[in-house]
Amino acid sequence: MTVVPPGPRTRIVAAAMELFADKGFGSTSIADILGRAGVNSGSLYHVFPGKQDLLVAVLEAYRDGIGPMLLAPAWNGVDDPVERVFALLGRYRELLVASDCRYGCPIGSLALELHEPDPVVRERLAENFAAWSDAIRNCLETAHDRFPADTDLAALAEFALMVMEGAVMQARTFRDVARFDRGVAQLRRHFDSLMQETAP
Amino acid sequence: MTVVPPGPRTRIVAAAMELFADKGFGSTSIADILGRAGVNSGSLYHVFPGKQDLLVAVLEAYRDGIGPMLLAPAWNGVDDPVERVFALLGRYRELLVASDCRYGCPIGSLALELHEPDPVVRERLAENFAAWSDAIRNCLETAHDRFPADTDLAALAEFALMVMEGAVMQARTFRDVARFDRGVAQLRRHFDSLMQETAP
DNA sequence: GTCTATACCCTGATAGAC
DNA sequence: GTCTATCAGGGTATAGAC
Repeated sequence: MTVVPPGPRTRIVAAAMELFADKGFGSTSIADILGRAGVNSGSLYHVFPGKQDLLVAVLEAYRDGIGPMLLAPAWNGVDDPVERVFALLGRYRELLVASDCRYGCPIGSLALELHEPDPVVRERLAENFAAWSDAIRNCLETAHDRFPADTDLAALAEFALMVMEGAVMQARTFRDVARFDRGVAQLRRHFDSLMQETAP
Repeated sequence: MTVVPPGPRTRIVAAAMELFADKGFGSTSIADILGRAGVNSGSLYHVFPGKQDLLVAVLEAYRDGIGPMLLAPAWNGVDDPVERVFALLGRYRELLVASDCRYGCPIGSLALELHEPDPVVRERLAENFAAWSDAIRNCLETAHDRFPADTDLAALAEFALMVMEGAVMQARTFRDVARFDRGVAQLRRHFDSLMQETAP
């Protein structure tokens, strides 16, 4: 296990992740990124041909970080697969609370900010969403016997993602976590009613 | 009933509505708006002090148009209040299909694009969401006897909005209406399971 | 690979005649 | 109220020495 000091590329991507999440892609200037990364223009353009290539690298970093950076902490100590769904939503609640309801899902925000994304960018956005809902689908399949046999577990996982994104958007716009909580409560009720049908 | 040719202000707001929806706020330049509205810089700045004031006007136009421009056509010929919820979602489906899944809710897109909105802007965004979910809540209250007495109909209306926004985001990112349809199907199931509890 | 300096363009906004 | 011309600033990206 060797620890090396992060090279310029790593620092640039890390800075861009933070800034794109905080201000969005269009409102983040290259100068902002250079400043935060402590790097000069020449180094950045040596590694990335242009700003969009940096965006692609950021989206790949998010995608690859979903497991270790998002799911692992959210699921620490939570074994029940269905509870893991709501533990993940609970993580977003924490992020909302910690930010006074200014938090926005970085991927969701980029997905709506970029109206005509390059195919490469759109593909990376989709990969992020797919990784998220696939992880939830895996949970649901582990608990498949609690749902009616004909339940579309992939669709249910996608639904959880939709509700999360919609709930974060609403909580953020109204600066009110209660909106998020009410959305999650509806989702919980939906899950319960599905599982009810196979209760012993 | 008098019809007057639209003045500059009207043309400017109309042009800005279209462009903000198509490209977003940040990616729309004043020059874009002037070009589409057929107006010169002097006229625009005579009416609006700055770009953000124009954004506020656009958000107010959307808010005031929700009834006549969105709900009225969606609900034409649909009398059942619960079906009206899904008729409205059906309208978004049409917009997705007509745009090859490039459609995005203009308000949702702005809500996520603008990371640190001025309080006035945030308030107008919230008013738009509130007008949407209030209209749905009214439908649900008209049909309140089909739901268990303790059902939080306002929360259910907010939930419909969250699902719509999440479903449009996903359908758009994956360029696939089927994602939208699966989300709506889950919502329908949720409604059905709630109404089941009070079936005769 | 990294530095500084800068080219070149487009942005929002203004000035002042009409 | 509307026109044209323009300002000042910041944007991405590049050039070329080191």
